[in-house]
Amino acid sequence: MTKSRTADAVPPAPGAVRTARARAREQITREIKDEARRQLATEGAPQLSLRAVARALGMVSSALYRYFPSRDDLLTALIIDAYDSLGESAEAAVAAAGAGSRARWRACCHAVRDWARARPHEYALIYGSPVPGYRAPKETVVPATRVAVAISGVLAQSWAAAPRPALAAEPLPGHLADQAGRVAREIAPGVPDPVMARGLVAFTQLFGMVSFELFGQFANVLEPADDFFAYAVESMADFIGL
Amino acid sequence: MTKSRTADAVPPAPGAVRTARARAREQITREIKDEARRQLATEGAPQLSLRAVARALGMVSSALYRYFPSRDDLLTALIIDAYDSLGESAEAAVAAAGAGSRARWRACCHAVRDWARARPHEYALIYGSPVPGYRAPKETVVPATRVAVAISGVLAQSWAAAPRPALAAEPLPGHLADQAGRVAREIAPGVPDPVMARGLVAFTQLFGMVSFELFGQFANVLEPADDFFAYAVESMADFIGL
DNA sequence: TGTACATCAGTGAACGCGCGTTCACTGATGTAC
DNA sequence: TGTACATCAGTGAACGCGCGTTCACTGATGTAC
Repeated sequence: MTKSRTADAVPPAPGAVRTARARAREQITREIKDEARRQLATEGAPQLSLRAVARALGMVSSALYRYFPSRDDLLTALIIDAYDSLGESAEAAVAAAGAGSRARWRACCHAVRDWARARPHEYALIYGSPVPGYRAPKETVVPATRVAVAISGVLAQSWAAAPRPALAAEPLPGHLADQAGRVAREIAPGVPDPVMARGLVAFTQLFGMVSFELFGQFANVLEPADDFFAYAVESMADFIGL
Repeated sequence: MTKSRTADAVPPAPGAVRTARARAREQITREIKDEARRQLATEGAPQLSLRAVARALGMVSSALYRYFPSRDDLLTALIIDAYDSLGESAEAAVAAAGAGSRARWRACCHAVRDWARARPHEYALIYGSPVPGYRAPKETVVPATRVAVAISGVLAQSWAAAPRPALAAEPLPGHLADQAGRVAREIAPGVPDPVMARGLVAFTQLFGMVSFELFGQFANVLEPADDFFAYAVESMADFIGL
């Protein structure tokens, strides 16, 4: 488990031995987050209530403050966990997909969708409307980029294996070349700006579709959305030159 | 103004004369919605509070029940207004854009983005994560489709003027042909299924980008997003064959 | 191994606040004759 | 045109509920010697 500053600020156990107290603390921290996730499903993030979580666990509400210094810190922990869990799914799917770039892209997209459908409220927590009054701290930034990094890796690998000069030559408007260039330099080395720009389009397309599906915008039109999703994923693969 | 069943259930004034009472009612209904929209911006939809709205208007909270039978009905009115306002912007942009399909598509996309950036919280209300515990009633369905209808109109016009047999011949997976066909029959007559499917991809792309921008997913990467947005809009225009 | 002290988890009461909704009421506006 | 009655907007108190956070406290666990 990632050591979250807010929840697990435990004095490092001397040696490898974990005291009973430390193990109990870890487990209860996990139980609090699990219960909070459960409540996310019925109440939504803005109404997530410390008191209700405590009640469900048979604790008194003030006891939670031994684990999370405030409601926002609990939210932060849930957000980081969600990003990490989604990121892990995407990375695992890419790793398991074999060598072809298109297969990897496809696997990554479907992993994102599957993850989101299995945990719609965690998805909403990280890709829905921002929770009013909550400001995400810096710790969330890195976990938030894992899917983008996974996709960029696929793009970089694809480009290295089979560059397409025609795509690389396309002009980009205004600041977009700079912006795409900065992204490429950081997480997709070797990928030309225009190809990176296309990758960013595909990236927003992916999450746009998942959000539409989960937030009910496809109701009665594209439901079930499986075939539409698969189709768009292939179209985007063409678009980014895989 | 659209006659909203919940708020304006006023006995039809005999003749064309509007009584002072009816005019006052209309104005106060409007003031309530305006104040509620203002609070949306600072609190977000889930925490929108009747009491706070009443307080801001110098009324007692129970007085609001003369205008909206419940909090959810106020929310519904705001949602319908938002869809209508966005739809109107899109329609107006298309109408003002001249004859070319590509120009119309472009105008429509930018109108959607501009509207959303000007009213981020109303956008979140209709395209963000669903408000927990709120179920949208049937009255919201028709206003919700206006942008889709506007875009479909552009697609139909474009196809009628310059059909592209190559696009029309593309295969679609599974149920997608049926689903796209049903949409085309309703709002884009004459447009072949594969072209409609592409239109649906472009449609999700549009809202995916706007959501990403407004919900902060582009932070520090694609900000300002103007050039990226413009680029994606042109790419999508190519994709749907405008 | 045994004891003294420090650390920590959890309790229960309290603070100060907010919410949606109902209800009996007053007084002004509108309508029918 | 004037009067009697019905309709309606807005009041103020109340119901029953929820929330995050603080604080002094008890008793169990862990640590140093």
